[in-house]
Amino acid sequence: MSERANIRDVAAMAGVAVKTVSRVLNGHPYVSADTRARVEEAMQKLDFRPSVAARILSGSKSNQIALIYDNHSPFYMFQIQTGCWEQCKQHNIRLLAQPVDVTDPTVGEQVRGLVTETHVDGIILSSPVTDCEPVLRALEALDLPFVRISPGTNHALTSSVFMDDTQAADDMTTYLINQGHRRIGFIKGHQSHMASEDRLFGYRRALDRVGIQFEPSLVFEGEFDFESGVRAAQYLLDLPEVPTAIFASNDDMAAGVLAEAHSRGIEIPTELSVTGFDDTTLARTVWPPLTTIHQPMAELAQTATEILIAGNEITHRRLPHSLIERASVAPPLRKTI
Amino acid sequence: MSERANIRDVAAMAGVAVKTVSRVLNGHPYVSADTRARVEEAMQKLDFRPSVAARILSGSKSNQIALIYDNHSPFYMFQIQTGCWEQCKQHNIRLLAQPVDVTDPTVGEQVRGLVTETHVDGIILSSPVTDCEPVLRALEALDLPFVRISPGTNHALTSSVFMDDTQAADDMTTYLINQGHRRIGFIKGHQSHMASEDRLFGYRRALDRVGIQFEPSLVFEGEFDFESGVRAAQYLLDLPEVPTAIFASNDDMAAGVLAEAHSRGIEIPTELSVTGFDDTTLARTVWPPLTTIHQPMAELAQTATEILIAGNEITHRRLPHSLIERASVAPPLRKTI
DNA sequence: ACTCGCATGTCCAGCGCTGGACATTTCGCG
DNA sequence: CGCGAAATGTCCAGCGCTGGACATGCGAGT
Repeated sequence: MSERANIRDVAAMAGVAVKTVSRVLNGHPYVSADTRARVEEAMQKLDFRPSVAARILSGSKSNQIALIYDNHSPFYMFQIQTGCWEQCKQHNIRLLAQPVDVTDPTVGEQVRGLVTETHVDGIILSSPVTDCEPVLRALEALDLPFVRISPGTNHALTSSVFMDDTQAADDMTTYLINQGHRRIGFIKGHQSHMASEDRLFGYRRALDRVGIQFEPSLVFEGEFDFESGVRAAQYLLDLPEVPTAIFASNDDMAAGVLAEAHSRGIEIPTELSVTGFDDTTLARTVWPPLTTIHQPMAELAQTATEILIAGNEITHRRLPHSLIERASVAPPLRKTI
Repeated sequence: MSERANIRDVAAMAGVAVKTVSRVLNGHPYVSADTRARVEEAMQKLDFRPSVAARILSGSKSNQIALIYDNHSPFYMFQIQTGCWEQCKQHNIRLLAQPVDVTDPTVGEQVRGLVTETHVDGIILSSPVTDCEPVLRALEALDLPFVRISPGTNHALTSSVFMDDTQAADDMTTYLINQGHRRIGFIKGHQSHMASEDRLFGYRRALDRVGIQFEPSLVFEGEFDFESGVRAAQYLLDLPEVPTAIFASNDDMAAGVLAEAHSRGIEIPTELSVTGFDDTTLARTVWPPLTTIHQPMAELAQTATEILIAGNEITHRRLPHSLIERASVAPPLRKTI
């Protein structure tokens, strides 16, 4: 009873040829609705599961795709994985989540290995693997379709989904300015993330628009993690003329700012406004809850997966972001400048 | 040049029989060190990657294991995945991370499907799937080795790794008592997590030991998430006689307590002590950083993977926990009782 | 009645590897 | 020197499925 059902068993039960079952399995045309139903019923009854291995070996699609990532933010990865997973589930395709280390000189080899070993049909690259040259080259050499989530560089030959980081940072900066802030600290992200530059650019653009002079000393280069947020806050709050608001380019760093401010007895948001970026669950978990940019990570992942599965032409899709007002921003106490 | 190398190619280059290459691949005895070296060199040069599919199909091991999870805490899953992954990498085996929904009536089927489709050699169950009857039954029917991470129920027929939740909760409670607290609120976790009961039991045991009367009204049943922590805090802080300390049985709920306290202007830890459980990165990210129990999640996952890969006899391994003192606990202001 | 196009069946090779059965050679050691 | 174990080879079937080539039956359109 526990013997795994065969395609032959299914054929027998449905009273059709093995070939027909195969046709049903692969969504061939030229199968009548009636036959298809009978076959599907038999598959159901026998709890038949086509062996992925056999299908791969016999040269068809593997019905597997891989998600390659290297990101140490649990939140980010969780959302991305979940987004991909949901889409895969609907299409009945299997997802292999594969962590890699972009700084490892053998990444390219690793990816090639993954592909040749598992015969995945396509690949989703999440940032920052999206801009990892060795991986990109390996994938191109293998001639495998892939789509990139939030790539930094543009690449006409490959699909991608992304949000407008520059505009989002601009929005946030403008929001802060509208609240009355003129002196706004900015915590930049790590260089390996191309988005870091875009966000900085958005910040500058918003400043320029209203004629606020950009001041390099107000920018601190962080690494997207909590600790660098703390360091950034230490730096910015020790400035001779301290900013009235700090715009961290992700939530983790904003949390670091919050922590440092707390430990100095600085009250948020009355004495200092803080904003994040990403809208990870962290933004709701810290105190006060962060005003931040909602980056639609799950949707990005879902869309990427859709595009990959549809697998037709190269697609580039921009998804909308939004500014989430919570409680970490208030007008400045003392007007600076 | 980009043609995938064959086992035949390797054999040819190494000047041996295909069978010998296969022997090397499968770690057979009766292969001289010299031959093995030659074969390995050839594999290297040709960048040969044995097709997982072919190996599975030909009836050998698949060199794949699956990690099955259903846990909405990104931190937890990230750590578990990372732990498994590292171990797998060392043994050169592939990890399939598979989310499921334990409340779905078809979980059993889903798992059976996963196994028969992918031919994984073994399975790692992370909490709460560890105690999901349908999954357990399916796995037993399939006669597949599996190991459980932090199972709630005991199961002599299956391997497991775990920590002593009761002792840990006891430790934490005792610590709080030693700081002078007598009236300690406890936020219980969700029932589906068996560990919830253990932690509650540890809390009671510590209370009993020093002769503090257990008070059911000081226990709030949460759901392991931030929001339920907030609700718990609202409840506990509205009690006629408010506790001087709140022990949340995970960090997310502790963060909720922190948030609620902040919004009421209650100062932590001077006016209220708060402790968490798990030592997720969240514990370091909130303010003040949480005194919590370090649950060795990555190690648990690693150990589980090791056991599964070694795959010999049934093993049960307890890993040590530790109490991490940070800044969310202080002696109570006013002695209660 | 005669095509078509659809729906299905038959037959067979082959994906890349392993396992079993067995043969052969080499080598150390008593 | 002879024997058994170690080291390798040969040969072949088969895992479960798909794809191609081709045959056939059947109903609809002209």
